[in-house]
Amino acid sequence: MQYSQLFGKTKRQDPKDEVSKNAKLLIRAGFVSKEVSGVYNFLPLGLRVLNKIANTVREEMNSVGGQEILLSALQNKVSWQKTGRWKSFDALFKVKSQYDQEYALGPTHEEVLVPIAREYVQSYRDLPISLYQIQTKFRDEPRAKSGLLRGREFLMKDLYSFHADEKDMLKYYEVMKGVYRKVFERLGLEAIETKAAGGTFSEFSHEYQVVCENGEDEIIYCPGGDYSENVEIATAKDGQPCELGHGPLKKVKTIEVGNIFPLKDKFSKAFGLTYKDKKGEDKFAQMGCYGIGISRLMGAIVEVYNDDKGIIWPKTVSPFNVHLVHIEDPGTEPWAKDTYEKLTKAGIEVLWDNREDVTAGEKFADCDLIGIPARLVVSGKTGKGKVELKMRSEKQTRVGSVDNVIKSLSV
RNA sequence: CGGGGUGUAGUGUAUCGGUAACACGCUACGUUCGGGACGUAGAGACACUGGGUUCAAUUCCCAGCACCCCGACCA
Repeated sequence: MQYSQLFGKTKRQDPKDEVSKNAKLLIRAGFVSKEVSGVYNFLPLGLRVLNKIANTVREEMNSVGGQEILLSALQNKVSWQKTGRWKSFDALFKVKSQYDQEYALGPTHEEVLVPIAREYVQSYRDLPISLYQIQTKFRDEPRAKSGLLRGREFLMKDLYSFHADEKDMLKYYEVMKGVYRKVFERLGLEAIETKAAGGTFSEFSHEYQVVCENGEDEIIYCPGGDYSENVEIATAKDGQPCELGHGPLKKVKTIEVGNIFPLKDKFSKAFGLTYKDKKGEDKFAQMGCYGIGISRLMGAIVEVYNDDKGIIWPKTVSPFNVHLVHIEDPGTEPWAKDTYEKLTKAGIEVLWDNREDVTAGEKFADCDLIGIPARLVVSGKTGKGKVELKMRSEKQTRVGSVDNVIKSLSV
């Protein structure tokens, strides 16, 4: 991709209507644009990041038998009345059509999926099932804030599992725990698996919390890794020694990037989702649901990985693998083009800053702001066939042949 | 939903009871080219919307809307 053709450009100043780091940086760097409070548009750079996060999550969901579907955003009011949530779900967006028909804009999808499951599940042979989607969700938040961290419209992965009995559901729940750990690890985040309230569904749930001082949640956890609870339910106290001798427990602010719930039979009962067991008796299916905030993750990653110059994307979610800068010097133009083509042929995603009449300093500043992990410079200084490599997270630079750089980047 | 604040070129700001200035960005030409260069010449604003006060309102007052902050809320 040539930077000169990329839609969206960097801004020098912070937007005046944003306070959170993630919103400021993402807007300044040209990843997103605010539509209304709590709603953001994703520009080419932003969408690339969003897709990388989504694809990582998708791969992991597929790896444990998840089948991808896409459910409706506009939803049947009657289903929401059946579960009582038309009234009780505070953040439910309700829309009325010009023909006076009322709909819910989906904040979650039990009300849509369970009736579908009822249509296709009749026997214990039809279970278990694991279905997920990556889709835009709507929540009528009383107050949106913190950029992508808490919006009214956001992208989320929600997976729902259906099982013959609670034991099987809990077994899968443990499988999902492992997958969640893997997802966040792949995205470069340290997410602490935290015990939390079960809400109206059950006695407990688990949240995946990323430590961040700008977060809205608060947890108490053991740095040794054997304990973590949301302060809402925590019985332990800050500074209290860990039972296994890991030292004092810590109370920290966090961003919740995922959560998993054992739903049991709450929704199965509401919609009459039953199956015949081996004895021919009707049983309610047991359910679990598992969410990951895709767009929120993008915000969380920026909150965690940045410095005074801009964003520092982890490799796995960066919009491009390398940011190629050409510093104009008579006779060097072909070198830049050759480098770009060579990299592209090697399967490396390159953002090539080919702008003319832009000083090196400005190009470097944009590299830092946009935050692609590797920066390559081609100039009279580097010489033909050579490039200077600098990692966004490091200070030092080194010059090498394009081939060698390709090798080191591919590792 | 309570409390507070803000609304002026694409962006960030200034100004003033007499219809708006600066910086960045943008256009053209020239000089530059390794950490946000420089010169010259330009384009770009119904000052959020609607009322009111006034000879005169972007400025003062009221209402609405939008956005921001604190709190409440967050299955």
